[in-house]
Amino acid sequence: MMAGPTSGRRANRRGEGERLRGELVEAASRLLERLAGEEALSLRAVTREAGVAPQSFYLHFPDKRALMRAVYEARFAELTAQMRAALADLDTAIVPTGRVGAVARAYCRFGMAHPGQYRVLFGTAGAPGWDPETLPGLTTFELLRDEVARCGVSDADEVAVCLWVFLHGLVTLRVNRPSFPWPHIDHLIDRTVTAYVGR
Amino acid sequence: MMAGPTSGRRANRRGEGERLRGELVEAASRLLERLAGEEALSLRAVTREAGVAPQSFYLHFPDKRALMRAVYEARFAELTAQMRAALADLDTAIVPTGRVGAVARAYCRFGMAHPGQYRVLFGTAGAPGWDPETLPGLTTFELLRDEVARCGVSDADEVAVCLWVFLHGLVTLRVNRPSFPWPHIDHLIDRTVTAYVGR
DNA sequence: TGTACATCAGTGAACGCGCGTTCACTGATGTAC
DNA sequence: TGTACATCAGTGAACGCGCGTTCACTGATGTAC
Repeated sequence: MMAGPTSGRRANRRGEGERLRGELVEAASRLLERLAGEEALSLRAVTREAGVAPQSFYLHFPDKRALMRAVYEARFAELTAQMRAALADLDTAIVPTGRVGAVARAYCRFGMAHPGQYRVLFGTAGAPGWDPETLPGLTTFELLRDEVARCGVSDADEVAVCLWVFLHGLVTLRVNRPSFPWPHIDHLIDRTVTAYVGR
Repeated sequence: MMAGPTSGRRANRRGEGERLRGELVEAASRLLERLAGEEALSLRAVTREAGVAPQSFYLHFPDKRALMRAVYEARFAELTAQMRAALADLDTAIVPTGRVGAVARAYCRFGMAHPGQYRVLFGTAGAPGWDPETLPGLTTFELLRDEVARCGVSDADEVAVCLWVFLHGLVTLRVNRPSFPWPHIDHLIDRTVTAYVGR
C-alpha cells in the first residue's frame, strides 16, 4: 500500500503542468479508438487511462464538455492535415479529378481507421459554436470544395456537398454494417467522383 | 399518498398483459424522437414514460438489449412500409428513375422526421443477428436495389449501394450539422439519382 | 550559502444521482367444485 | 349460487455500480532575503 501523491504518478515539474492537459486529450482519443461504437467515454475512464486521479481533470478543464471540445479540435486538425498531406503527395501533373479522388480517399481512410474519433467529429450534433466552420483554417468541406472547383464544374459548392454527404455515409455505414457485402471502397469513391464531376 | 398497485397505473385485465410490451416499445420510440441525439435512452426512462414501475419491464423482456431489438424491428417495419407506400402512390406510367427518386425521398423523409429512431436503425453497429438482412421480407436496401434494377443499369447492386450510402449520409449529416448552408434536400437527391442512373 | 515561504501539481475521501437488476410481495380476476 | 383457490399483472424496497463533481489536503519545487 502506497500513500501520498506518488501513488498514481509523479507530478510534472513546476511549469509543466500543462502537459497533463494534452495527455488527457490523447487518453480520450485512445479510448475513442478502443471503444469505437460505444458512447461510454466517461471522465473517470479518461483519467484512469491517463493514470491520474479523477479530480486532476479539473486542473485543466472546467467540465466534461470542454474536454470533448478539445478532443474534437485536435482530431479535426489531424483529419485536415491528412487530407492536405494526401494532396501534397500528388504528382503536380495530375488532373483535377484525380486530386478530388485523392482527398476523398484520405477522408475515408481517416474515418475508417478511427471510427470512434470520426463519430465525435461528424456523428454527433455539434453544439453551438462547435461546427467546423468556427475552426481556424480551412475546413474539411472547404478542402473538398476547392478541389471540386478546380475541375471546372458549374456549381462546385453543390457538387462538393453531394460528395461530402457520400463520403460521410460511406464511412459510417461501412463501420456500422460490417456484415453487408461491401464492394471495394476506393472503387465506390472513384465511381462517385466520376458520376458527379466527370473524368 | 397512495399505496398499492394502483399508484402507478391500473393493471391490464387478465390475458391482456401483452399490451404493456407494445406500450414499452412505443414509449421507447417516443423518447427516441424527443431525445434525438442523446444516447440516454435508459430502461428507467422508458418505464417512466410508460407510467409503470421499472421492474415491470422484466415481465416482457429479459433485458435492455431485447427492448432495443424490439424497437429496432418495429421502426424498421415502419420505414419499409413508408417506402413501399411511396411507390404504391405513384402513377403507374412513371419512368423507372422516377420510382428510384420516390423511394429515395421516402427514405430521407423518414430519417429526417425521426432522427433518434433512424439512429437506432442505422446509426449504431448492429449486433450479430441484428442486421436488416435477418428481418423478414424485403429490406430497405433491397427495395432500393429493385427499383434501380428496373432502370436497366448494368450493375444495379453497386449503384444501389452508392445511393444508399448517399441517402444515409444525407440524413445523418443534415441532422448533425443543422447550421451548414444546406441546399434543398430533394434537389440533392434528384441530382444524385440522375448522376448514377441517368434521367 | 542557508532557510522560510509561496506556489504548483496533484491526491484522499466523499457527496448525491440515475442506472440495471433482483426478491418478495399485493390485489384483482377468473375457475373448479 | 357461493366460495376457496390458482393465476395473472404489476409494485415496494433495496442492491451495488460508475458517474460527475467538490472540498480540504500534501509533497515537491522554486524564490526572496
